[in-house]
Amino acid sequence: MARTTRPTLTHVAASAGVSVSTASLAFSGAGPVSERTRQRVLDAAAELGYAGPDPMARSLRQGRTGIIGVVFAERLRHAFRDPVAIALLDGLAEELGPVGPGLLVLTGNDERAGPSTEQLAAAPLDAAVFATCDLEEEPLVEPLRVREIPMVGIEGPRMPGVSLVDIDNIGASREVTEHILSLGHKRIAAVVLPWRPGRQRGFLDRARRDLSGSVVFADRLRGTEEAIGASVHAWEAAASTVEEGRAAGRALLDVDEPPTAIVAHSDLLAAGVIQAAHELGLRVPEDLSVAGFDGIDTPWLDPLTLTTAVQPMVEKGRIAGRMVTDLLAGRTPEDVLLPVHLRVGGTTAPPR
Amino acid sequence: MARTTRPTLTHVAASAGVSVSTASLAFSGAGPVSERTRQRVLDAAAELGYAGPDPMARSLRQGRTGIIGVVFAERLRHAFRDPVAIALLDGLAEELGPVGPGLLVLTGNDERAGPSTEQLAAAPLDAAVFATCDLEEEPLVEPLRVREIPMVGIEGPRMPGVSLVDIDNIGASREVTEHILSLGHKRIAAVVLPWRPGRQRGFLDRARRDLSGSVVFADRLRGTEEAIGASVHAWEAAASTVEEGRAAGRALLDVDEPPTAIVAHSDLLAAGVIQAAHELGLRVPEDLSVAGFDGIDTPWLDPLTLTTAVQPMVEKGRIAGRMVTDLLAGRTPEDVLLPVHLRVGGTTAPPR
DNA sequence: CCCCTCGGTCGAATCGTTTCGATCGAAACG
DNA sequence: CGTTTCGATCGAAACGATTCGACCGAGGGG
Repeated sequence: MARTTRPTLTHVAASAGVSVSTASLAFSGAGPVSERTRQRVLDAAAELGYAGPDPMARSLRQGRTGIIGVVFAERLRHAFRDPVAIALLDGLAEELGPVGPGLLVLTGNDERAGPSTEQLAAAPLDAAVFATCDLEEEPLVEPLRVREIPMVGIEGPRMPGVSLVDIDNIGASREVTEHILSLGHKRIAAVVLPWRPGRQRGFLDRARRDLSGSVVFADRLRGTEEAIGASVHAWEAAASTVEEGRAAGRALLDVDEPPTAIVAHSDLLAAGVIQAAHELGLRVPEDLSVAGFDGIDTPWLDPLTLTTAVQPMVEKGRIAGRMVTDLLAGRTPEDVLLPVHLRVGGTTAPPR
Repeated sequence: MARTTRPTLTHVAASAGVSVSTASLAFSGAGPVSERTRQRVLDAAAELGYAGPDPMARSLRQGRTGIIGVVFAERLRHAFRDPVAIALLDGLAEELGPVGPGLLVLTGNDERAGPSTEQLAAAPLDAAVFATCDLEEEPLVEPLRVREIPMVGIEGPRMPGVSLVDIDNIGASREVTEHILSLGHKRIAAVVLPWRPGRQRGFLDRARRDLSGSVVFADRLRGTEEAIGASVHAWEAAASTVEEGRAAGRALLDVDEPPTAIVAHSDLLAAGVIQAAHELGLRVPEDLSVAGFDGIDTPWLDPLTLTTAVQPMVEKGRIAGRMVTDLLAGRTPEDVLLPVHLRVGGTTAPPR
């Protein structure tokens, strides 16, 4: 009587005295089954210790796993340090949660590489969301395209076969910079996001600029420069973190004639800049105006509120989730461009 | 010639003029195949646009998916705000990355609930890691146990069938408190982690204490009280965040005779307490000593270094990963207790 | 010169479901 | 009372691979 192997639907059906197909229906509820039969099946299952239909077998038959992959082109530790990425995931989880088992996080192990092509080719996904912005350089899209797996990109370049959730990086960045300009600032510097490929820290010179960077990062710089009408003195951060912002702040501020305003292309960078300013004895916003980008919570800056471009981070995830749902239902969602709005906080003021 | 459906191994084999079994071997490399044949198969595959063996079919046959589930009993947004959880995930990913497709994050959608039982029953996992500490209250273990899925718990209570990676919460917490005592402090207060169930904010009174809280949280409190030799004046935070720490700090410090030292049971809480102290015009460590727990990076406290109990966060994940590997290989790993060491920083000093 | 071995290849069984079409009895209808 | 209809149930065919044992020839050892 004792079976060493786990019970299957066949065993349950036999024990309940019904056919496998009926037993299956009893579990899935996808067909007409009399209450009595259903109960017999469930009882038999309980008695045998049957845990319900095997997910793998079910997947094979149905052709889907319910798993949505989220691709990061960074090591997990770095990707998850970014509040924007977390918010995105949260929105995604919120939208997709009830649907399937969950989110499969696909990251690289390397400091800056994403998951391997083999990993992507072998992952049991129904759809994938590219959370990183450097879509075009990624050879990661190809294996999924071959498998005909629906893909959604976040703030990436437009690519055939990849639905896009985008935000108006150029416009928002321009708006922030215009705000700074309208306050009367003349000496403005920028802290830009890491310029792919090969994140490094340092002044963004001509040569570096000419490398094709990531769309997002390039767009934010472009917005700033469009507002100024000229190229801006910029420092490139190696990552979007407070520490990097601090290093940037030090480099930009600890000079003879420091800027009176710094436009940082992320809130974390801005926070670092403010910290550096404080360390150098500069007051914000009296001696230095600082603006950020993203609109994350910055309780540690309290009582200061950061002037920044607020993007709908969680909403981005939700919309991506809805796109995934649409794609899986066979519909073709249109690309979405989400609005970003300027929030004037207490970190910007007219120059003295 | 045009096929509307995606090619399968059968098509590839036919096109290459070999049997399916041989084609399979050519892909998996698990058997002797002549170089010539292998090449023919790969060529045929390329020509047909065959993306490699279907993950679901492969899973069904092999009985495993390569997916490791990570269970959080919280909404993703909250779970991922905790640097300790991120570090754990990072260590896990590092250890398991090369093995399989990735980590399946299983969270609830509710503010404080984990994934549903059905979700767990239907997830195609090879093994699961419980990242939350409240293992015992979770009905989540059961569905996985029935499915005979190997489980690893982090800092949870000892449970049959669940391998454990633990840290010495009691000892470490005692050590931190002893350090405070050795500096000569008499008026000591604590900020404890949320006391399950029903996270709320407020003084930890008798009634609340008597509820069986989570092991970790209880252990850290116990360590503190063992050192003091009496029950401690404690504030319960609703979450392990800077904001909550700040609220706690306000409540504990904005009174007639405030404590001269506060032991916070997480670094984030400690950071909040320090912030609250500053807001109240208290200097750290001159007017108030503050200690934390965890040993996360706190660049924003710079130049202050937090006095804290440093736990090997990433290592915890790595070890959990190794345990998973062992379990999948049929070995039965022993439970692990990782050391935690006191790091004396600049936030603690003798009382004035 | 024969037998054994071994690399390379193949057929067929199997993994555990879901699902389609057929069947069967009973109720409903004319 | 015969025919339709419909709900409940069942058999059998997928789903797309892996894997085990068998087979076949060539090369090596006796």
